[in-house]
Amino acid sequence: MNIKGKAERTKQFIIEQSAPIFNSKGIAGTTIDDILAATKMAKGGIYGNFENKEAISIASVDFLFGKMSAKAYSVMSKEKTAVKKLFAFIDLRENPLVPFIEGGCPILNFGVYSDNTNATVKKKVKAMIEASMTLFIDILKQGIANGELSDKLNLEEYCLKVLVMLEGATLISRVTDSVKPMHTVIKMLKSELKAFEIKQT
Amino acid sequence: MNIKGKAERTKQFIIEQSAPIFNSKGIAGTTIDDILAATKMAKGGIYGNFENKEAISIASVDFLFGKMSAKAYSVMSKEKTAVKKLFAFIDLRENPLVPFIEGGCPILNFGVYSDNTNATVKKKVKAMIEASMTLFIDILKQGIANGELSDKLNLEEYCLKVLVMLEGATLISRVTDSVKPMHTVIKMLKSELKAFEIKQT
DNA sequence: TCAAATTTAGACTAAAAAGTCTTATTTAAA
DNA sequence: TTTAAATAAGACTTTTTAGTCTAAATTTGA
Repeated sequence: MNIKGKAERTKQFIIEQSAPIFNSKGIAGTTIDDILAATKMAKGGIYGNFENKEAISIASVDFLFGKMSAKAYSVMSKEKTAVKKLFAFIDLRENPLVPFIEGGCPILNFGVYSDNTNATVKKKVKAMIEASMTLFIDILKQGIANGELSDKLNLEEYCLKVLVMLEGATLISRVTDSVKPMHTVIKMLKSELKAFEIKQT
Repeated sequence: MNIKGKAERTKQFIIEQSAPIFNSKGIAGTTIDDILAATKMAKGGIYGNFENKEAISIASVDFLFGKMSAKAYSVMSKEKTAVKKLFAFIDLRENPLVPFIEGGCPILNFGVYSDNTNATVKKKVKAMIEASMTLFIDILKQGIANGELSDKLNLEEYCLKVLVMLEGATLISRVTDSVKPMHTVIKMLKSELKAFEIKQT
């Protein structure tokens, strides 16, 4: 009857409920009982749809990165200039204490959770990092090409700076329970890029 | 006979062996069996010295932060100028793939491991972050006071930048298995501070 | 050196977590 | 609707992990 079939929808439901738990508590720290509680399902329902806990964790990571990308794409495509697009992305991280994704940035979380322990997830984090860098660089390249930004800007270095500062500030803000580090970092990142903006006549 | 007594030495030994495991695999991901294997001791030896796993994890966190501080102090006190002191600290992070502490920076690791799940450890990470910031600021203040650095330098902002960029670059370098992000970040941090150096006559 | 006190080994128990399986229920195609 | 196939419930089993306890070994002060 339905376009997707019950199984597909249940699977998606389990992932949506599990992903924030894995993101918050880590893969080792999340139990099947946590997932049962969140989904209000029984063991049979979970294991009928996933082979084991690992499979749920992997699907959850994919789901979270997909959600992140979709949101980034959504806010950026609303803007017209390269600078505004990048700032829209940065502003998504504005409050790490009330994150867009429950548990906070999955790059930071799963980057740490997976390092030394989980090659599969680590690869996915790596791919997400590389995709983000490429996205930033392409946007700023466009900005330089159309005369919005000075070609004096070191693209790769600035984009790396954006990434490392946002992740670092997310960590510091979360641990210290204060939005101030993130706000300061965002201010610095924005003013640095603005210095390369070319006044339109 | 010995200055410290057997129990104290054994306790220290257990901590030294356990700390890198907690740092690498996380608190939830580390088992008592991991600790037995690392120490080659039996249950009785462990539980005779620690009440439970949590106590070992807390002692391990203290140990790692102590080790970090001691190393930082050691390399910094060898230098005479403020800039050289800060650069000596930064250089400790030069290769995140072969870290000074097995498992990598405990601020990053335990910051993520403890967030949402472990208030005790989170507090310790917070204290470590605040101590690092204070240390950086005091050193650069000194540099400004003795005419080594321009008072145009925004101390708090630059020191926050050092912290967030080192943590962010540690994450990115580890996940992507490349020292390049860290090297680029260190280059940027150093050149930024050098711009505020006052040429000595 | 020797005896009391401390410390450790390791078998054992307890608890928590993962995963299985049968039965019941729900779904969806005819 | 009806019914075969798909899905889910939940009791049960297995495995993993944490923690206890007693006897043996080691340490340490006199």
